[in-house]
Amino acid sequence: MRSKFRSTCPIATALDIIGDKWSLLILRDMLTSGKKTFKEFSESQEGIAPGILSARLKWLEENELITKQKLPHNQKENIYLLTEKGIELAPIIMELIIWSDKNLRVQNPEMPSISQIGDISNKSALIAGIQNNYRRLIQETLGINP
Amino acid sequence: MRSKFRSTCPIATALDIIGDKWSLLILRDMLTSGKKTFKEFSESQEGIAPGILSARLKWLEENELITKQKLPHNQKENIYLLTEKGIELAPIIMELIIWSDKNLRVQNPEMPSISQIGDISNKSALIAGIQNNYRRLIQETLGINP
DNA sequence: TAATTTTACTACTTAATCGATAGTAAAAAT
DNA sequence: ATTTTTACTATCGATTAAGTAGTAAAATTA
Repeated sequence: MRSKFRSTCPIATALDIIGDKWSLLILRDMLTSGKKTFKEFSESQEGIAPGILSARLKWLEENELITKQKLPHNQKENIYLLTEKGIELAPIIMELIIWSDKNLRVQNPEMPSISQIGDISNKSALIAGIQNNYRRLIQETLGINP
Repeated sequence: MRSKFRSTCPIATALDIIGDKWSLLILRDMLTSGKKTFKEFSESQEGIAPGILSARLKWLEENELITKQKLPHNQKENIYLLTEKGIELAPIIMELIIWSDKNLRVQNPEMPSISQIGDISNKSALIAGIQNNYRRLIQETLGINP
């Protein structure tokens, strides 16, 4: 196949991987809510259709933003976890939240206050906290497992 | 009309406005290359179709990320300029560049080095510089004009 | 152990959006 | 006066998304 990238621009390249309507929301659910299963993603507020969710998870796995595996004591559930490459999307997600909070509340007034996420004045500490939190979740999910 | 937003999540809300395949690339061209006209956007590396460009510019204008106007001495060219709301997207664009540079170069090796953009170790200064640069461009375009 | 429920999908149909190209009208340049 | 430029619109086929139903295997419950 031809290159999947439109150009050599890093912004365009990033958008070719995560610039669709759903990918960043799935990654958001993983990073900020610890969601791990198909069912959990299906239940999120925006209502993604199963076919699209399925395609997106496959795409994200192919591009190594997430992994898919089963836990030893459950052969039914697939567990989706972020890779480091995926965890490093946290700053992008955070900047989207900040911009939205400041500029789109007029259009979407039901948006929850940004203070519920954490202390924005410490941006990099907040991002690092979310990332370390997620790394701990991975350990809990995979590490201490009979 | 019903709300144009899928949910009250700030991330989803941001993506409902700028989460398509092209908007951020148009905004990139404005912010980092000073592009201002339909023709200039048409000529960019990724090759956006005129119908889509037209629709996107209309959408971005409706959502007040850009303005559209004619200069007194040229009744033909439309001049598109970022609003403050649009200029404030700079941090998101910067984080996309940083993530892409670090994580997607393996897949798209032709990507230019990030050092060409500026000194990343001074992230917020770099962003502020780009933004102030753009504000100066607006002044040059509109202010000192016979 | 058998029946029910849960999970992770696939399949299908319809609707919306995208993409490529051609064409047009008005302004500007020659 | 003619040509070129600019900013589009129109059209049509291709791709993607949305919504719903259905299925197979695993897990749970009776």
